[in-house]
Amino acid sequence: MREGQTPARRGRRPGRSGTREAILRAARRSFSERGYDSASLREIATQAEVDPALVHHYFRGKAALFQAAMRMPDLENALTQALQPEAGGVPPRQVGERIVRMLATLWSDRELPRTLAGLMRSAATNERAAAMLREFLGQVVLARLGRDLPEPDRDLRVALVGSQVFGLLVARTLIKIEPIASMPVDELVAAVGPTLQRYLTADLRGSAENPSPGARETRPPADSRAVPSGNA
Amino acid sequence: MREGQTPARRGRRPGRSGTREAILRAARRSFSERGYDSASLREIATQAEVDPALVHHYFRGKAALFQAAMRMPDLENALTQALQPEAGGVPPRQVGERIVRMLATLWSDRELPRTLAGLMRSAATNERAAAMLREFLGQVVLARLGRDLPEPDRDLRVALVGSQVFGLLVARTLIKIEPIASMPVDELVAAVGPTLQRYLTADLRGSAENPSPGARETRPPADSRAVPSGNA
DNA sequence: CACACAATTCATCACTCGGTGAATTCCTTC
DNA sequence: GAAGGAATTCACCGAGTGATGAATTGTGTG
Repeated sequence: MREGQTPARRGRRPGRSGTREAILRAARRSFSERGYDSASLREIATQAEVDPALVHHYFRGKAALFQAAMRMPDLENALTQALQPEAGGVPPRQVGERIVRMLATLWSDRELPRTLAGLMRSAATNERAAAMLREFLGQVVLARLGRDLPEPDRDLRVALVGSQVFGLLVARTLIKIEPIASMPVDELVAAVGPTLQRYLTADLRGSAENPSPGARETRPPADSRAVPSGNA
Repeated sequence: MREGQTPARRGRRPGRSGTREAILRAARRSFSERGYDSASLREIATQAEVDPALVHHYFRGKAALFQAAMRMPDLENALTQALQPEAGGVPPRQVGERIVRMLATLWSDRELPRTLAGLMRSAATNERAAAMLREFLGQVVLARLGRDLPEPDRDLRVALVGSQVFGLLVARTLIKIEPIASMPVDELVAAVGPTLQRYLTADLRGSAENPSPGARETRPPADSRAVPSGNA
């Protein structure tokens, strides 16, 4: 708290100051709360108790700071470890449950959800952030999750898992929709695990709720009247 | 195209000009592409081929313009109609499929997805927009969808459906994750419909992938080692 | 025709933003 | 202990933001 009384003498201050890390922390927080475009370097500098010009001194600008703040080797490592298939190598039966449990536990951590939320909030507005998020999902998740999946629909399976996980994350940590937000992990696992399991291993082209194969070529005929199919 | 040659004489121009509607259209587009905070009144005015001050003349300011542009009685009506249960009143067997199909068809419309995308993009950054989205989801969707559901876990069911639908919408229209983004509606329905169906009607507390009841109290024992359960 | 009012444009205001360059102070190394 | 470089602060710049108020020109009503 250098504000107020002492008028902040210029020049280097004695001792190690950890300014760079302070900036990174403040940046992660600000980006995660406001998204890339709305976060401001000045406010980040203020929260880090640092002069705004220092942000430009340590990082080259806003874009570089964002990239530096949103690198998440920890999350990658955790994901890698948790998504590692059992020693056998064949996709086990409880992948779905394991994913939900792992994620729910992971994002009760301190820093990881921030970086993830920063990516997500920023991706809503900023195209480069969206590209970063896409790449993260593709490279890290798809690569590690999808390699043992059956070839047809492999990308689709991973994308579906991604969509459900994304929605869950938003509901639980960003928007805080209430039954989901404060729900014990075990119940979440029981509720959502089977969904992911089905996305990963079941037949995704079969008819909807008859798990029995055979009645598959039959299109549901007259139900399309609930859907306005014409438009302007 | 009033820019360029004629230096845009001041004062009222003859005839009906439809300025208000032009501003609304431009606003919807801008908000849906950039989100509330990043959209600028000046750019909206430019796209509407109109003086920036006119935006303040017709609407009182940015917030009011946003609200005016994001009101979507059409979407509400479509949702209401499509979520209306069959004449009987009992939850039908194919609600899940119907929801996905309706949404996929709805957002191939022209204006509705814009307003919805505008709400979502803005909700990522702006708290008031988030409140609007929450309220819309709660009032319109939850109220109409949840009233025939079994009482225990009713909110949970609706919230789960919301999370999956939200993730799907983001993946398909905002972030454009690829297998999902350009997928025919029928395949989407087949892939995601059963998920929603299960969220709405199945037993959400049962064990994961054994749909057979009975082996439910059995905790999967040694699998929790894949999950770091302790944290700081 | 005259008058109130709506529609439009212009010239600003007060702010905030990201970014730059020089000046000052301290640490490190010779 | 002098020199070089790293860390910090200050004073700016140009651009863009939402917003305001006055001036100008048309429409509609009596």
